[in-house]
Amino acid sequence: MPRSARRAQLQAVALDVFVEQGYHAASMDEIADRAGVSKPVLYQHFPGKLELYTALISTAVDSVIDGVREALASTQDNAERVQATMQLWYDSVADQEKAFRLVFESDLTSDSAVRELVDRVTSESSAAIADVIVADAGLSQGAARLLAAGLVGMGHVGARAWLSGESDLTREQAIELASNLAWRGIGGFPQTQDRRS
Amino acid sequence: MPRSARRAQLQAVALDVFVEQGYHAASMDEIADRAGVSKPVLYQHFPGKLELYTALISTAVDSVIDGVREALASTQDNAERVQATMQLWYDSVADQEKAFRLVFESDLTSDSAVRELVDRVTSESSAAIADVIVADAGLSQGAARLLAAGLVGMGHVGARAWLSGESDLTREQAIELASNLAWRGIGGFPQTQDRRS
DNA sequence: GCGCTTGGTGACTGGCGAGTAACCGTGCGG
DNA sequence: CCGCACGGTTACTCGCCAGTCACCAAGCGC
Repeated sequence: MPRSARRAQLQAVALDVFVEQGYHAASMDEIADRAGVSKPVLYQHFPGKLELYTALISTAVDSVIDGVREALASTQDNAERVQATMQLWYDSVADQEKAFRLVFESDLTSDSAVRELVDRVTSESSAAIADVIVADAGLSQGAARLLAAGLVGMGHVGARAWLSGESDLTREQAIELASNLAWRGIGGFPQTQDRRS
Repeated sequence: MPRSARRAQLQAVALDVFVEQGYHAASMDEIADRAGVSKPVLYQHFPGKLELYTALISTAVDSVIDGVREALASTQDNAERVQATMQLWYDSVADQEKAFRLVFESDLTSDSAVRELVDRVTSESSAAIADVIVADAGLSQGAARLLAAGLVGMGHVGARAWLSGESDLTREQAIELASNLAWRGIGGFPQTQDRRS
């Protein structure tokens, strides 16, 4: 098998294994085995376990961030922007997307390089969203950043909860609801009785 | 030193070490060393590393959940409830509270028991919040759960971003802003120009 | 059929860290 | 002053796993 093809295959297999088991539980032996190859081959393509992992997570991070950017750029209407972004999170979670799980379930909190990469998802996504907020709502950078981070968290945690909780809502309903929460706030939902402030 | 005191001390030291380094990077040797004691003593009090960690994280999880419950019970006004809960998250993050960090930065995604414990923070917090939503907004359980999870994520991720990003906002400003986002939604902020839906 | 490049392999080492076996000393009841 | 319980220690074993060393074989130009 030609060198570049092998490399791609190894990366694909490694991605699977890391997503399934996490960094620590995954072993280089298993990655090699599953690729139908012996360990030295793996080391001919990647200098070490950490570098392999870092390479994978780095592209995963970029892909998630790019997704957010695209969702934001897909429309000029802010309410629709919220919806599009929410849809992205929920779709990614529901599809068990590799990049998503690799990033959001990463164990390897010890390594600072990895930590930084993972944090980039929140910070760069927030930054992209914050830009829109600054432009359209005239808030300060700092304030916009905070709001944006909150929105990211809402999408991420909400989506994961929806999936794991075996909710009785369909994906579409969940997205709709989450978008409404983001756009109108919790106070915007119908009240049965009291209401203040 | 009497047995129970030693046990308490060991737990305190272990908490520090696990919070600082995470489960994998932490070693039983270091925990023992820092407690000024040799390893077998540690094993006289706890059957193994995993059990020690589980015990710590379990109480941490409970303490976070209790905090949320208290915040919700502190008032009858829903807008104030949102504010109180937000304040809890931000205060916990800003104070570098041990329980908080242990739970939200846990690496040990491989062990299912630990995973379940960590997930309980989101699910039980959400459940508590969802109860309020169901009571006051008349939404279905499933819908309320989803919204609640979104709010939890907003608080958690927002707070962490605010702290790590070295925002120029004070803690009070951040809490105010986050509460407003949760209550009124992103659409509720002043617009400079266009606005729809 | 010689040699050399390319894409491999099986079997090892080395270290780290969880967990343990065997031994120590001091105080206190009898 | 015996013994024994209790809180401790030193120095080990043992398994796991990242990373490596020495060795194979097929194709192919000549």
